[in-house]
Amino acid sequence: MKLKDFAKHVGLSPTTVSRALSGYPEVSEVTRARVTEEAARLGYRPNVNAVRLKTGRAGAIGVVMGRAGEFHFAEFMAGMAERLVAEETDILVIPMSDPDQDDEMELYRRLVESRRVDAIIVHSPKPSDPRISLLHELGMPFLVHGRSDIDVPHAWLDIDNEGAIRRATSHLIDLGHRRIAMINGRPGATYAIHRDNGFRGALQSGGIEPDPQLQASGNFTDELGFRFARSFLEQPNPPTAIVAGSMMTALGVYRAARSLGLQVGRDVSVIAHDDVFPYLTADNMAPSLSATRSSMRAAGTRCADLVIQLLAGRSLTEIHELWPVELILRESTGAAPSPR
Amino acid sequence: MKLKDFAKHVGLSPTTVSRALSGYPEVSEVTRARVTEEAARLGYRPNVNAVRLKTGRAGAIGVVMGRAGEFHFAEFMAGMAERLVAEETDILVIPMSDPDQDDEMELYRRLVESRRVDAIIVHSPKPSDPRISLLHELGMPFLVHGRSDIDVPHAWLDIDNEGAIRRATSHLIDLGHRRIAMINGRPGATYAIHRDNGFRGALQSGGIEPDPQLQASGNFTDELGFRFARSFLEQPNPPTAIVAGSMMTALGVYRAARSLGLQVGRDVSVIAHDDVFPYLTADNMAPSLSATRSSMRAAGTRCADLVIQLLAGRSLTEIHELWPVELILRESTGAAPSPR
DNA sequence: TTTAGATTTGAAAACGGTTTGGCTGTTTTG
DNA sequence: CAAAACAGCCAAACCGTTTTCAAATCTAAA
Repeated sequence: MKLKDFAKHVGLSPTTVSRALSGYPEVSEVTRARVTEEAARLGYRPNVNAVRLKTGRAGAIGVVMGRAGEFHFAEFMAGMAERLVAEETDILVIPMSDPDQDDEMELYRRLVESRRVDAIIVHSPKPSDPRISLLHELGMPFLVHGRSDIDVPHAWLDIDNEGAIRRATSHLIDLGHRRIAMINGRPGATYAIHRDNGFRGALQSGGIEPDPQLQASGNFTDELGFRFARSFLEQPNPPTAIVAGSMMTALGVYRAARSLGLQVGRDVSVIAHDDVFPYLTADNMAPSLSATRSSMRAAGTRCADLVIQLLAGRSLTEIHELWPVELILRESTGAAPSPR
Repeated sequence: MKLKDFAKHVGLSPTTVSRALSGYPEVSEVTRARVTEEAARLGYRPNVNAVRLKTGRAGAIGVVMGRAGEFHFAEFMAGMAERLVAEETDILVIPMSDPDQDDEMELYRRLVESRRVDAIIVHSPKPSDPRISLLHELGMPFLVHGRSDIDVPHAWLDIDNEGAIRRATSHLIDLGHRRIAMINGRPGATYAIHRDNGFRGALQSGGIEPDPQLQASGNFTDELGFRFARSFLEQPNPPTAIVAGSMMTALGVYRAARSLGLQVGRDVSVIAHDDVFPYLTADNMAPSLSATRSSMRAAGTRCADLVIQLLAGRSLTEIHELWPVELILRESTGAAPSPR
């Protein structure tokens, strides 16, 4: 059923029908009611491709999916979905073919030129991220999930990584820990830098000299959590506390501790960042894991919301949100063991 | 830059340009070469919405994302993306608003009517899944990831869940285990039934009476893995082996065993199904986890491939793939402890 | 040298909507 | 009471392609 046929059915012109359904004011309420009702009854739905062609709107917002198969990704998207289900907006997942830099720029460029999306969400930006300048140049609306120092106006939402890790580290110091290790995310991304700042800041406040031997970074995997924690704990002067970047990392850290006969929460304290997953919760780990917590899903929902506002014309420069992060203390943190 | 302008630039009619770029045979190779080259140079790309309107193709395949925030989902999509990046095809993620049944049907119906996707991938079907009959009725091409007994012709790809669990269970029986527990996925889905069949089949072959007290099912979370394993192991006559449905479940099972002072691989054997995640590997668990293994990512890639073939006109009835599942033995399985 | 046949090309008609501008009546205003 | 403002509706142009049908050109056969 197309507009023309449907219009004939209700005895109106296509113009009026279109306006009635799109909520334009030039049509009387009684007519609008009749039209919407008939549309539902006869099952008329405007052809989405025609609408998109005519209006120039794509009806979708794009998310570029990295190669790494991040487990965070699904949660973020689930969150976005929660908000977008109400809107007539889809989520378009764009696969990243190559980790190559030039190639990634080319991907974004093609995505913009193809006009398949109305906006793009950029994840894990770097302090000066070329994607941001590119999108700005190309005039494509976008929202950055994370932060960047780049000198280009842009909307963003981020969590307070620095504050979170600072508080976590400070708390460990308060518990008497002096040798504290940190497993960060892949170097380069702003969030990793912020976390590093928080870590170093707390150490400095506590009068502790940071030890490069106690810092490592890499993908958020169980594997790396284990390897790094092992290497820390096997040093001559091992740390008594470890700050881990993710739940998966924490799993590896726990495993490393166990493998060395150390008890988490007594021999070695652990705090990790928890993005809140339905399938793996900090509270359920043994011992339960102290964590800095911020819901990835909620971030997805809010990002979707902000993108919608952005597209509705809200000013770029107003859209900056910095979320606080909770620190939840559980059993994995305890007083530093007295040196033997 | 639109077609008209571009055509003027190359000194040809829009018709010829369109044909040249779409690979039609009626245009001479020398012209085609010139056109493609110029298109690249001037950066001309057909407006995707116009193409879609005209051709009726949506250029996207849809995946409905459940509420549960499955961690498998991201891997599957990453796999799809790997294949689809070459095609001019997007992945459209459709959020499921409500776990309500009627509502889900309505969602599919609207999705089809909106013509936003050329095909749909249906996950975790039930033996008689109403989504399948609906899509068939509506004439929307679709591929089922999983299996269904429904009497409607449809393309599918599935892994041999029954065989996998049968082998896993048989192996445990060969090791001398007689009390074997099983943690299955959410009841209802065909895969859960198949796994159950494999489990019961193996027990029967081994002359073992299945004990309802040793069977449980639910979402694949660490939490449930723990709870179920605890309840099994605390029974008066506890199992000496547990078959777990997923990696997350296995994490919970390990935790339960540890919490009871049992050593996995000696006091209690564990086999789980591993969908192969980059961030959590069976080999790295402690002790390393014996697993039935099948790559979710590979399944995603292949499903995308099959959908493309389906859309290219390959017959429904030819597209049935049943993938074998590896059984990889590691340290978490050992001979049944001799009764004390 | 025609002529039929095969290649290439182009003009114009879709595809299914939205939106501009104009056209009626009807109500308000000076 | 005439002029102006307004409400409600419609015809037609347009969005940027693909594709049908016809025409032009070239090649090979008669």
